[in-house]
Amino acid sequence: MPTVKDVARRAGVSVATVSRVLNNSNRVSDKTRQKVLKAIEELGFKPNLLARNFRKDKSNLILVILPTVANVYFARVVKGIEDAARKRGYGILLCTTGNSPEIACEYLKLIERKQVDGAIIASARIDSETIFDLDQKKIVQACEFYPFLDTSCVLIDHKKAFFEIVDYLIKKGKKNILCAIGNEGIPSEEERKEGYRQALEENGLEFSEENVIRCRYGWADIYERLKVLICSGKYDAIACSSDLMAVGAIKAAKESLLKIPDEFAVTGFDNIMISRIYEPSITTVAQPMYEIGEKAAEILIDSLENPDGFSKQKIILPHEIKTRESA
Amino acid sequence: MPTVKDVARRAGVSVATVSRVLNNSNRVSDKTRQKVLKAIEELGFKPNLLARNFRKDKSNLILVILPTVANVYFARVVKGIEDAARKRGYGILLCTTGNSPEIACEYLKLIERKQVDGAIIASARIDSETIFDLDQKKIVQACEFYPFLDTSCVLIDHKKAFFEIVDYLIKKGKKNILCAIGNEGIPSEEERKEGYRQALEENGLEFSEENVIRCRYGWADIYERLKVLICSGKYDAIACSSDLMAVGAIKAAKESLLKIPDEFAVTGFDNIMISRIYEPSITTVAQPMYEIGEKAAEILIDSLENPDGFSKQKIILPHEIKTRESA
DNA sequence: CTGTTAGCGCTTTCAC
DNA sequence: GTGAAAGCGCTAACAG
Repeated sequence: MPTVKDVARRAGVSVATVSRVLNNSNRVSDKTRQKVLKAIEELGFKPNLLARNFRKDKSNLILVILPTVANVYFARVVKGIEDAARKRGYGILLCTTGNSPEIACEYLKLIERKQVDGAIIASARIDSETIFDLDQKKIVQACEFYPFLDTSCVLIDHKKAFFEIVDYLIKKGKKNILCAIGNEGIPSEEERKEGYRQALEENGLEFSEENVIRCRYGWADIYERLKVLICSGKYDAIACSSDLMAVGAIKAAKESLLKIPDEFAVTGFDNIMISRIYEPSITTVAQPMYEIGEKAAEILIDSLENPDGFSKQKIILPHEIKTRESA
Repeated sequence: MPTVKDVARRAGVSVATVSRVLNNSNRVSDKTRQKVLKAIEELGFKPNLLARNFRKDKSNLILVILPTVANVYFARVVKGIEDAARKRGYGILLCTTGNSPEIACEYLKLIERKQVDGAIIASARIDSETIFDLDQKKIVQACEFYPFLDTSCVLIDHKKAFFEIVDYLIKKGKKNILCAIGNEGIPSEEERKEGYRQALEENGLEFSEENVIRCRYGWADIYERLKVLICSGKYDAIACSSDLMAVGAIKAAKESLLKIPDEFAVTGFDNIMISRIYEPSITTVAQPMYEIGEKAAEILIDSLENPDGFSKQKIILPHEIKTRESA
């Protein structure tokens, strides 16, 4: 494989000149440039990025940490990141943690080791114990914000979103509303629960911890739990923290022969494809997933390329309630 | 940021020794090793991977090219690749092409430029015009095999899979079976069509090109097309090339008030979550997506680390028919 | 077992 | 506008 040296020799110039041509420096005469380009062409020279990156002390890679890619929600975020990154000349190193903070932490070490220039933590679980001293300029949190990691972030207002959807249920006449949210320790889930509480209280309904069901994101867990609860006949709606949960809730309600949404209303969260396709289609909250990824990549790269101008940002993007058949 | 030089000075040894400790060479006395480790600890030294990779002429990265990550099918493949890669000390550079052969081609150049050691093309569309001279040892095709790119590959037997599912429909008494497959030019789709043809012929049914519907993978396209076709009352089943297509077909059949599967049976392909959750649940073909990714990564890395022992492999993994309510 | 040293391929001063 | 030369941090002969 030819190197700059070979190109220089063939073009009858110095390696410095070759390098200038490679980097589009304008301090090269047109004639020389042509000679060099010709030599590159003839030799089939390809710049060795390993060498270039080493020399420039820059990998042009950003690490993307997320729980899983087997989830359309994250897939969109990744796409947003990828597109924005590519526009700026960066590639993305993907790593999924399965929500293990240890794996996330392990991967974050790649920053100091210079394998990557920076990282976007997209909703992946991290914890204050495993996290070590990190350069906040080189990390952006997306979708989720863990305050003990003092970085910029891009996400929606989860409390407000959940408030709105529960408020919507109440305006529809629902009075005994359950809330199904993810396990504890995840900031956005606590925000959502708070939104639920506020919506009830502002409408003069009583909040009770008993009506908050902690469960997994999939449909099976809430399905089982709700099958039991629903028998009591006490409830007329449930606000779920994911669309899959909503599917589970609907399955349970259907089995109990409840009419949806009249006898029992269900809402989801995320607006994944299933929420449109499922029957009944599911009222849910759409997060601007692509835009979250895009924005996260943009502010990360800005900060990477201009660390002196760094200022920590908290960017709240707008969400949207999608009303459909289930509520 | 301290370098090996700093560590060497502090530990009172040479840089070579530091390097040996870093690389777990056993040619270091225990006492020296401890001294070095202590110095590393005290200085908070982190090896610069940019330098190491440059020196070793190896990025320890593999490129993963796929059409989109917003598809659970590919997501599983990616996870298989990621897990296998991590076990061997590799990271994955993700790139989605949106099925543009040009973008795929552009990314493949990263191999020659040494940004990555090799690549897995997972079902991403490529074409013989844009593809340039590639080192076949450094590429593995997964899920899909384009013969003009003469590399190893890992996939299922698409023809056999489709044969089996159509044969299953026939054994269930269906006689006028449609086939919905993706657009032309994709090898696996042509294989599937061939499987459809063979199943009909081996069962004494007539194959007609008219009964092959070319459409997009999503549910909307086939839904529209089938709504018209179904009115004729001529058909009693459809074998689809994706689960989303099957959803579209079922929606159309339901609207025409056909009983599924008695009056109209539908099969899908891929066994994505929707096929289990949807009502009716969908009979489909499960591809071992995770295993395809895993195996692809393994044989790629084997070939990368032992290029002399290279032998091109075509690995066919077993699929599985999942019979459910729709057929 | 350990140290000395060359050099990976490229970019970037610094002269001219 | 161009060239000479230093050097990024690390590894790997080679010598001892």
